[in-house]
Amino acid sequence: MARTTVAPPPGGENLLFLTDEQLRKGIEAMFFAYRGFTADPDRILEAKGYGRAHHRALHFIHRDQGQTVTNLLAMLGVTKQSLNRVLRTLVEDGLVEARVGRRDKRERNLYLTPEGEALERELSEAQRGRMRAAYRAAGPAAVAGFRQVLEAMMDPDLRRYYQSMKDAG
Amino acid sequence: MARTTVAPPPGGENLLFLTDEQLRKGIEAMFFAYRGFTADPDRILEAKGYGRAHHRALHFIHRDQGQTVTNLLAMLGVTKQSLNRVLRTLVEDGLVEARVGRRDKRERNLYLTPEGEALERELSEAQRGRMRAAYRAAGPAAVAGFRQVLEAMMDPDLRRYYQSMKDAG
DNA sequence: TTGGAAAGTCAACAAGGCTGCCCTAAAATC
DNA sequence: GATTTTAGGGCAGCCTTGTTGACTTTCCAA
Repeated sequence: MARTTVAPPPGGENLLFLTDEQLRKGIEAMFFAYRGFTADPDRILEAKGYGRAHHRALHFIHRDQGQTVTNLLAMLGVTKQSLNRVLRTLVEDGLVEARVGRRDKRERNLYLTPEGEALERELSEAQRGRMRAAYRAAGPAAVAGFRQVLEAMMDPDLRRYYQSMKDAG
Repeated sequence: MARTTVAPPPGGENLLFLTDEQLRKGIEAMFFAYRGFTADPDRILEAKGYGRAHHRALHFIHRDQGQTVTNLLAMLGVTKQSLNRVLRTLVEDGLVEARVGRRDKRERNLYLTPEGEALERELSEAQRGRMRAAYRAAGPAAVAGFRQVLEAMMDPDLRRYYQSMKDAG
């Protein structure tokens, strides 16, 4: 873990992109980019009295309509109560519908109402707008690399979730 | 903003990487990757009773020793009180030293003590470890694309900060 | 049929954002 | 030299969103 501190790379390959300095740049890039990534939806959410947690819930319910609370928990990586509070306000406000499971009545299947769909779309469009601009500016090859690195950075469990959604399109 | 919903791209170029579906994948990739990105430092921090806010402060003080509180505020994008709370505990715990400015005595110049350097290094090494693994798995070309897209995603002000640090290396 | 596991709800607490107001000291400006 | 602006600290109090732990309801299997 401290092998890449000095410059000249071993072997015949160019490993300069693995220096600690390069890695620190990558860390800062992630930090600043994530701020930008969330900035636009945050503004919309604030105006409506919601937070990032609501956005995340809407996103994943939209992504996989009818899914259960437990499944959502696994994707979001938060505790039940954290999600529950957010979910309750969304249900109260008529953005999300929680139907009792048909087979297993312990389960709640989550759906977006038309109003929920509308807000999800608004948030998503704002976020996609920035993403699209970044993608366009960087070009398709850069985008492929971007996706590759992000994927490699995920925890294995999350990577599986991510990849399973990849094809569910 | 709703022009890329349908498949066939205009013009002669392949713009399939700009479909809403691709953009949504990118959004999810950011979300899951950021979780991985913070996971390792978070574990260390929790064991020591600190949070992500402390990590961010340590990182940027290390990055630019002797910088002022105001400068740090601009980088972190939080309010004075938010930062002050964090900074106070770090000073009390002997991780950060706040020296009165030489020229302008209103300013406080922030430095890491040896203990502060040690914790910063521990956190940074954990985070770099994951970053290094991801970089290695994806390869130098992907890393270049990764950095390009992230940079394009930042708010202009933050991008300037980011780029100014690029060379200060 | 009963006892454990799973799904979900709720209460209570903590971290870390935020605002607003007030204060000191120093610098800059008039 | 007096006034205004700037850098920073401190405090009260708010909100969101994380946490744990106790509690139903439901299901399933021994």
